[in-house]
Amino acid sequence: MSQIAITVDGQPQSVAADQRPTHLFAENKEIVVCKINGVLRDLWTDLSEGDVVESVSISSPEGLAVLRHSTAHVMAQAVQQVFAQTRLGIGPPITDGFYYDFDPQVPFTPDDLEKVESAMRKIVKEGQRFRRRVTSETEALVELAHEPYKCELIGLKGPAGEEASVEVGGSELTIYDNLGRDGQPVWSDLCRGPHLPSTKHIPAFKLMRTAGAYWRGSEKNPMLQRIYGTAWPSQDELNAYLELLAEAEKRDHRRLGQELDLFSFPEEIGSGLAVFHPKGGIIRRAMEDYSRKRHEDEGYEFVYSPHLTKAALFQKSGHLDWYSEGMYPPMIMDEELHADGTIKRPGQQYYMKPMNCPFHNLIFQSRGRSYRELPLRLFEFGTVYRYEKSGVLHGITRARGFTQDDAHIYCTKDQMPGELDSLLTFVLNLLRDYGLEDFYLELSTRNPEKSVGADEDWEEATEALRKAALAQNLELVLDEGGAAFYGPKISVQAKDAIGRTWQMSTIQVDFQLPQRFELEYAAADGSRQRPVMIHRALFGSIERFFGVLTEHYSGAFPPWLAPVQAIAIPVADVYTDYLIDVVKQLKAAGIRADIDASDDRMQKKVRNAQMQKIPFMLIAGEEDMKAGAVSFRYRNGDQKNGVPIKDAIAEISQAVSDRVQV
RNA sequence: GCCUCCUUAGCUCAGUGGUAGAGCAGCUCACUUGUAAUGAGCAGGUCAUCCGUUCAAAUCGGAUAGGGGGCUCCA
Repeated sequence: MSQIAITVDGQPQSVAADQRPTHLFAENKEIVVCKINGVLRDLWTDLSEGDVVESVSISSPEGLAVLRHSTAHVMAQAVQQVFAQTRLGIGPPITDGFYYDFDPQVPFTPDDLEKVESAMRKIVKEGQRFRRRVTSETEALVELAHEPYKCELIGLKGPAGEEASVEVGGSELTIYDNLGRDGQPVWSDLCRGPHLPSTKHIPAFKLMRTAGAYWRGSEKNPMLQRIYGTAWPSQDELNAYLELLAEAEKRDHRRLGQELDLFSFPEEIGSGLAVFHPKGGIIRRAMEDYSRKRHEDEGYEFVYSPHLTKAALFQKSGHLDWYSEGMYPPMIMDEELHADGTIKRPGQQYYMKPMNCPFHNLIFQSRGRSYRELPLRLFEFGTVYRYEKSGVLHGITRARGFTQDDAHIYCTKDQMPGELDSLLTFVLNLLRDYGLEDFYLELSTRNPEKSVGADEDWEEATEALRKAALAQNLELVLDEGGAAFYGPKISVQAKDAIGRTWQMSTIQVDFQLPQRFELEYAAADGSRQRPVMIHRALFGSIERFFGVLTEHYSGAFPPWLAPVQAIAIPVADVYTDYLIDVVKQLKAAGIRADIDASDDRMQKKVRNAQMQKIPFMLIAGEEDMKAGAVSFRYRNGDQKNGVPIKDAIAEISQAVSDRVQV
């Protein structure tokens, strides 16, 4: 047997020519795939002289993707075993798992998932080898004649891997065969690979749910049935993932909104339209009050605008042309009809506002503006209504009526970079005050085919945004071509307590509206100039931010936001009067305090307060009363006994004014 | 909007063709115990709504409304 010289994980080696990576890494079961000359390949790939081979562990991002992709294959094989007439769509790995789209004869039921899962376990146990086979377009079309969706993909495989996906793309068309114990193919799928060496390298997986999904992601296409699954390098990691999902469910703002009596969606009002209950109202007002104060300090001026407007305003802004399907339909007022039903006098159309900017532009325009007034920063808690498609509504984070903390900044071109820079700093600091700490930024740039405005304006604004972003020393992700047609934007992405990312604030430069509204100011030389307009929202929507904070804190709001900051619990009835007096003192100090004077046992009251996630419990019995003190129980179960009333008030007040979490 | 699942007491849920059940919450009474559930009793539902099938419907079928999970969308 001849020898070839190769490099394995940086070490030069001479190996027999029939050796494959699977042999090189045979001792390490963690190695499930490899890179040959920088390209991710199967461990069964033939090696040639001079190849540089790098091992890829199942726990690396690339290894995980291969694991999940291979598990998707196993699922597809199992589905076709259980439901023979099912046609295949696509099945890529995704974050934390995979999916595969199918066109079954009848949609899957939860029972079906169990059947598929047990068929999968058999396949995994059998240890079927994944074998890569190069084919041609013609051959593949014959072989896969019974898989119409696969044939469509083959047809889409343009030159040089255009439309590349996990199925097709790259220079070759390949099919992966799953080989049974006897080495004969038992199942095949059009696929680019690579894959695990065999199905027994799948340590832990679970099918999660079924869902509908449009073929190739377009609502014009037929809807397929998608099965989502997850796969992990070990059972422990799978369990940890399932626990994370359970934790996320526990902190779901819709559930907590109910449990903590914060808000609800009465059916009588309509989908996506929330009412805030007193406790939710306290949180919301605390959020708003603080935001107001900070905006005031930052030089914003507060304005108000109506919820309704005549159609002309949104015609002028262009919203009726582009977004009318996202708006509530018009109300027609003062129309007069003839007896035969024909129109005698046409009525006026009024719309609920889906955004506030046109109103702010009218305020800008209400009189002549001088450069001395700029930057002019107009702020409003503006409630808007958008007719979101029924399927997208999600609690309070995606609703049909919501309130934006909306501001528009009108400034000169020269002022724009400085304004963007200070704005971004302001935004991030304010988010930090609300308890979010972990951010990255996303810069959305121009899509040349869908945009208006001069190239140099875009260039200038994009650079100003980029500079402002870089100055924050945060990770900056480029969203190429992701800008709205009217200008580039930066969005702030925040990670919550369990690592989920939420898009929070946006800062957007607009070249379109100042033009459509013909906004002008008088410059120092007396000429008339068009201002630059910056849209920005910190919370995006107050309701949405409320929902995000609820999930971030899991309902255990920091004292400054908590609806009830302290609750007094007497050990027995006879100490109630003493605590009523303590609560009076707390209230006098501006603390939202209450007493639980019900018939319940003290232990029950502690439990209730704990479930309401009240930050401070103040307990008093004989000892405390004699000493003029109270005993703290904190949310984490810790206690501090015999605290003089004055000290207790000071401690709570301090926690509130510092806006710390406890 | 599309696919799919769901809707029973204030909340969480049992109940798959023979005219409704539990726990918690609520109310009443008794009890008063130092850090996560005291006990007893009472009350509470035209089984989301409407239409149909059936001798008989919470249960089967359809429509509507609301909700969950996805897809598409998010100015």
